[in-house]
Amino acid sequence: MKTVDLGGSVLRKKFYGRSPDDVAMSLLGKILVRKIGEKVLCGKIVETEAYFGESDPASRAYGKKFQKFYEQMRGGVGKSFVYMVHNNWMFNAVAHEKNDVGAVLIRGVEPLIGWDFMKKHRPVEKIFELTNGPGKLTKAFLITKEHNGIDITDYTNEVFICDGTKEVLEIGTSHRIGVSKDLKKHFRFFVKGNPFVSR
DNA sequence: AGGAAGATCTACT
DNA sequence: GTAGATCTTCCTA
Repeated sequence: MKTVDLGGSVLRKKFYGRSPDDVAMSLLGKILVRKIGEKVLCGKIVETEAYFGESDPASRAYGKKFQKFYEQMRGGVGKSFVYMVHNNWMFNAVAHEKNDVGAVLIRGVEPLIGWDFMKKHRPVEKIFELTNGPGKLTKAFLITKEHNGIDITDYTNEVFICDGTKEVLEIGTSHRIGVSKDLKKHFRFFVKGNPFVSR
């Protein structure tokens, strides 16, 4: 197996054992890594959203309507949580405090390594259209249901997240995208001015 | 079997 | 900027 210097170490379980909005903000600037055999794809996370449990109208776990999702969002932290909406896979990281329910949705990444490879799967004219949306980045990174429930704190897996850049980020917040009944607080976080942020 | 889904693309006002 | 058609899973009937 090839080794790649990612400029940081893989994020531990402890990182995900905090409230979802905390984790969502902390994930900005971190590196999403996808291994495909010999190939390695890396992207800097520039946009996230926090989702909570049964009391969050926007959450998949809302009112325990979808049992399967609820169980997974309540399960062990530091695992991936992938679900399909309108022919798009959404990549989440399970994150919450003990005995709580929640996850963080990755909405946008900035391609660092292997963007030529991503482009093969998503033929687009403008580079920033490659990964500036939750469904787009999963297509570019070839993330599917097969990667649901895997441990993203284990760097031998096909998908994981590691610590990355040390740069100072200017963080913006807003309401969550496309959500009609959103909560009062802002639960979307993004790197200001980054072109890979959706909208 | 039928519906709803927190996305995306395309085509407009 | 907004609006409508399209799409595949999972849920409830």
